[in-house]
Amino acid sequence: MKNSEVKKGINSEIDKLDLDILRILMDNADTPFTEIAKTLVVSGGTIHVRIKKMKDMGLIKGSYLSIDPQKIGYDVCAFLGIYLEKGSQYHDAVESLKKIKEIVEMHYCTGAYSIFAKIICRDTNHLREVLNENIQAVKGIQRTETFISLEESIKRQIELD
Amino acid sequence: MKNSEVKKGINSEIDKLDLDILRILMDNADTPFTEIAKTLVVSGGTIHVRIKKMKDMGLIKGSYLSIDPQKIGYDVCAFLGIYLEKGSQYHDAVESLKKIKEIVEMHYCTGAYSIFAKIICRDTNHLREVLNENIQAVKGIQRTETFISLEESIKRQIELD
DNA sequence: GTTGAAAAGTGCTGCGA
DNA sequence: TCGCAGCACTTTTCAAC
Repeated sequence: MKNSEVKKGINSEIDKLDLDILRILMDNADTPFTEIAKTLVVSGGTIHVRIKKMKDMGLIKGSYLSIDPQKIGYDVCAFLGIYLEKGSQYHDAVESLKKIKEIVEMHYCTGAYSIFAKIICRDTNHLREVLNENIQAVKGIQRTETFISLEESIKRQIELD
Repeated sequence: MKNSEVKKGINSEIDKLDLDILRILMDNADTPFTEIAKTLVVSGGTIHVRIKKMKDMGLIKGSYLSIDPQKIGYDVCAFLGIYLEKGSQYHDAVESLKKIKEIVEMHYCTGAYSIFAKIICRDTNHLREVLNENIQAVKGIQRTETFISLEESIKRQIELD
């Protein structure tokens, strides 16, 4: 069976053309199909089929607008290392933390902290409010360590090979 | 001068309609203008003008495809707390770290670590390689602490008010 | 699976209110 | 400043290769 390699799993179905399309779209999701087609020297129909395939696979989750939070008054970005009293309180703590709008990213991690969160606030006062009133009030949270970002030196997507 | 409020600064030019448009587009950048227009009960032309304004202002930086890194074989996400020998080595270290493709986000922070980075790798072996061969080799880096993400419980955009 | 062209839908621009 | 209408462009579909 010669084509068994192609059918063995969902990952193997991604070929060079798919990755080329992804690379262009990750850079600018507004790129017209016709332009991608010209760049990669295939027809517009093919681009359409491939993108549909990747969407169906769940590889492409959607396209989102990138905005500048500072331009709408969100100036402070910080990372939070959160210590839980017991590891078993993780699920309850996560549910409570999800309700805090200022938290934009959260991970359950190995190492010193149980939970690692990224938070975006208007200013340092707003950050203090969220920390003292919202986060410290969550049941199971022992204490937190705050790392305020003074400069975002890198912000990019993963590079495909 | 009655309309002085409208002209006093770039931030003041954002009104409720702009924020409503942003909210819809941040959720799904592919939403057709006509659909936004229907939802917000204004004309398509108005949507066009407002979006152009926000792009010109730099509020909208672009639209990017959201992909699932696990589906293309990137399974490990980790955070790195990096200690520098001296704070003055920050700029040189950043330049070296920018060349490491696996680093997707990096911040200059207050607190215990000088630099905070987010890194995405294929597997734990790949992570070990990048840590030992690429990151530890950067001049000025004293040591690093690694927090491997076992679960990404929140990943969202900032909520507009 | 890929192509190319035709059909359907979306975005852009200028005139009128 | 907004809305409408026509034009240009993009996306989608489909028969044929």
